[in-house]
Amino acid sequence: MKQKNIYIVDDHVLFANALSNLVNSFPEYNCDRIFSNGAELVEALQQGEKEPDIILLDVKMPVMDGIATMRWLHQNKPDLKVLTLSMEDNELTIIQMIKYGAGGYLLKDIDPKTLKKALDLIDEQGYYYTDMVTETLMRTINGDKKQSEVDFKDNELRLIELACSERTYTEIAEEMNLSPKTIDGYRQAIFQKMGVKTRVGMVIYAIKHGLVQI
Amino acid sequence: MKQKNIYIVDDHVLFANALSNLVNSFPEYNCDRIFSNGAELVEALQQGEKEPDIILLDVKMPVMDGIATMRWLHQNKPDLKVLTLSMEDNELTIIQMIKYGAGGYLLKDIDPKTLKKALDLIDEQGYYYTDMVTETLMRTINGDKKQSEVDFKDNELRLIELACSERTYTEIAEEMNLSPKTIDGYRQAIFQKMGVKTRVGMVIYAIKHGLVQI
DNA sequence: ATAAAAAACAGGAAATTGCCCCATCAAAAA
DNA sequence: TTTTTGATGGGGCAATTTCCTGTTTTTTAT
Repeated sequence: MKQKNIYIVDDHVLFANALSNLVNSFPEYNCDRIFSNGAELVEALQQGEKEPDIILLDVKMPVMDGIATMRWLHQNKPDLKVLTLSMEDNELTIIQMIKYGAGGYLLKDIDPKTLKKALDLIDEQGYYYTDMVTETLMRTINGDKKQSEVDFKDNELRLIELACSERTYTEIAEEMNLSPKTIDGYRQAIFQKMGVKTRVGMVIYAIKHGLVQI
Repeated sequence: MKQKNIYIVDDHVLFANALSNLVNSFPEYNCDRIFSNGAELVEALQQGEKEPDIILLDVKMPVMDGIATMRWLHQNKPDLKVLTLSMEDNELTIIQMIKYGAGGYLLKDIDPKTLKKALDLIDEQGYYYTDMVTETLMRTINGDKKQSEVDFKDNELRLIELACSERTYTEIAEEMNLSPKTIDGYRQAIFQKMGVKTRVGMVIYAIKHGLVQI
């Protein structure tokens, strides 16, 4: 029997390691590597490292969060199977993740049996949608939800996340290795898309729409 | 060699199980039982069940959360050694937990080695305080005596609420029929109490602590 | 290879925020 | 009564944010 390789992407080292142990306790699966954020995963894949059979991707992470990572994977490695893991059942996040090709969206409070089942099904058929996810999708399709049709670019999302802190824009620019003036340009674009006039407005919009987790 | 028994209290089944696996991977420790909230633990202890050597207690749980559980343990089983686990380094939570006799406060993103070390030290000397905890305690002591009870005055709460919007402070002053300078005074007091440096910091603190609904 | 589009960057200026130290006045405490 | 405290308001100033106007560089498409 050939084992399936699993990558875990999660900034909570303890959880990631523990999850890795759990995965390895299933004889059919083997957790190869743990990444503490999306950027590390992306870098590894770009270096041409061996690709896993399934990725377990945390939604909330620093540096490059789950949504940004999922978007990158969708564009660059559309065939990779990904199970996203989250603490909360944030409707917008679910929709975005599925839209970007995630094969499933699990809450972190599922039990090991369900995880096993999800791994099995995603391996076989490429997806495993819980009732929660299908319900959300149904509601969305039936149009009763005000899906924010705005979508932000990776850099914009990154700025939004960093702006939800006490950093100044100059500090954010340093962190993103860009000129403060570029950041200012992103900021204006974001304000425009969100329809806000101040940084506080941006922060509240971001939190309301699940663009950042606090 | 006699193994030390560990109880885990966490509502995230996946995390709890994974953590349990991790603990069991240390030869010196053995995780006996997992409880999904504080109430279950309390009930078990009241029934006279065997007491563990160390409890790993999650802070954020439904039914009976970590703080409530810690308080009960402090009153009823003061000798039990407890390590609290949390996602965030919330200053107030840290203080309360330590006040109620928690032997340590770990973020969930620590690595397994640190967990092992924490277990060892808490077993030996009854406590393991990270730099984060000691720093917080220092700040609290050096700050002022009633720091543990951060309560905001009505006017401050009103300002906090109005500040969670795109209003300028001048507009807020008009809305509250006060001078902008008075508002500025409130703002400084709020910053002090919250330990923040910017309005964005205030907004995020307010949302995190449920001071405003968004 | 070249034109078009985008991303990155800049100068300048007004508005807002954040941070000092200080004044007044009334109520409470000593 | 005297002192202290707290709420209110002020002047001034530096840092930051916000909003314009652009130019240069890189990517993309034809």
